Amino acid sequence: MELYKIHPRHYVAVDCVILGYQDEEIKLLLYPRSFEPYKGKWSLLGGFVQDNESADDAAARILKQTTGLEQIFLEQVASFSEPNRDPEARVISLAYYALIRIDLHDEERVRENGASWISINTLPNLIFDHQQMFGKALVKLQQKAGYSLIGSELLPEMFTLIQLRNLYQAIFQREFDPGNFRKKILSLGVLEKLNEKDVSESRKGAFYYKLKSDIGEIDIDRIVKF
Amino acid sequence: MELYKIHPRHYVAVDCVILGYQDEEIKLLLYPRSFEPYKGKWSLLGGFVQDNESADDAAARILKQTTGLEQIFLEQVASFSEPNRDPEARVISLAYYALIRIDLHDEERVRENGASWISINTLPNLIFDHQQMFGKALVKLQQKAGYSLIGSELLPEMFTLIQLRNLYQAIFQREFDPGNFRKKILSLGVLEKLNEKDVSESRKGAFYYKLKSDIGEIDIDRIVKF
DNA sequence: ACAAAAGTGTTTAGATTACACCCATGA
DNA sequence: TCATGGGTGTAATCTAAACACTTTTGT
Repeated sequence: MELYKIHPRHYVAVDCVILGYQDEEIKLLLYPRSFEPYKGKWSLLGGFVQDNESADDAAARILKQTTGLEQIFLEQVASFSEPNRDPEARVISLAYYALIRIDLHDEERVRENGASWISINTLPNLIFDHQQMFGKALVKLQQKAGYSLIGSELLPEMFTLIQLRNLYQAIFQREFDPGNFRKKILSLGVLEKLNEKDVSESRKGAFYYKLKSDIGEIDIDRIVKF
Repeated sequence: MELYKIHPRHYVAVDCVILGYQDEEIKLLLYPRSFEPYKGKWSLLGGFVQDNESADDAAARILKQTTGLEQIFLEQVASFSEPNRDPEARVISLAYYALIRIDLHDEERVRENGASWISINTLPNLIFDHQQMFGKALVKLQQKAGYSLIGSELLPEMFTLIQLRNLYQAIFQREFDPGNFRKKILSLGVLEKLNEKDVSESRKGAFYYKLKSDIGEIDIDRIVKF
């Protein structure tokens, strides 16, 4: 279009902060960059936005390519557009974050990419502004966890309240009082107690819970003050 | 760069949700689009990201061009990238929102653009996805107002607690109890009472307050539950 | 003195926190 | 039976909300 032609066009990328939960830690999927510059350095999973897709589509595509998973939680974090953020060319990047269940992902694909799950407590340096992307994604995750009950995204269908508390402790990097956490969560009325117990952690065993199926978008009181 | 060359490049625009406060209403700066398609329809203020600037820079540039103001609050809202959102060409837009003091802006420039301040209570239809941009910006504004004290951005340096309450009522579209609002705000300890009174609204007059200057980024408790 | 807006105080209800205590079970 | 984590109860504290009351001042 004539009026637009005087303006430059730019490469537009998406970079995905893919988060999972394993061994009581939040983990981030990273892979070693396969080309120069910064070849071998750790990078988020990313790709370019094509002509026929939205950035949301592109992020979902990359997520599928690298983990085999579809229909998972995926949300914008922020855009990054410093002219020289990528030394090779001007690339404007839209950061996304995704919450996936590590137990469901396609390990084969992850291996193919040389990617690995790295605890956010021991992150290496990342290329470009990927560190900032992760930082903002973590804040978003905390906000989401504070306003809605994160569980199905990162835990199996069935989980104990202790597992849920451990997840929240990993997300907020702090302790929660066991009794108070349990009461708070149950008072939300979104969990259904099952008859089955997890006996792997104690003699007594802890009852499993699952999200009530009749609840769509959970719109609840805040869980965590911050 | 060879590796990137196989990917398409896109026009990248920024669109600014410029908000101000006047006559106890939040107002949005809109202008009638000056070219087809949708010529004459209401649009946010926008422009294209150039080669030598970040999107943040571009948003600040547009804000300066259209209001004459610099160094004002400006934050990302979200990106909009549906392939056909602009029927003329593929344009990926990064939405920003700005809070400005209407009393300080350059009315001359605004007139030149044919722009006007329109109350968010009586918004017309906007082109493309600009309505969504506004909606998300309003949510961001409410969040910001809930966690920090909005005042200096939208009100003059000196303001009464009644004016501040009216501002909050406009932002949240609901009433606040005068006594409770005042106590809550004062308990934050970020306002300084001045000796001057606003006598235009009552016989008794209401004391002016201003933000304490020694407070940088205000990091306070939540003001409003939502 | 009184109307009207500014500002203060009081009471209640609910939420958060810390922490003591009871329960169920396998070894 | 006892050690261990799972689970419940309770008192103290803090916050939000509703609303009655007092203050100030021009007319």
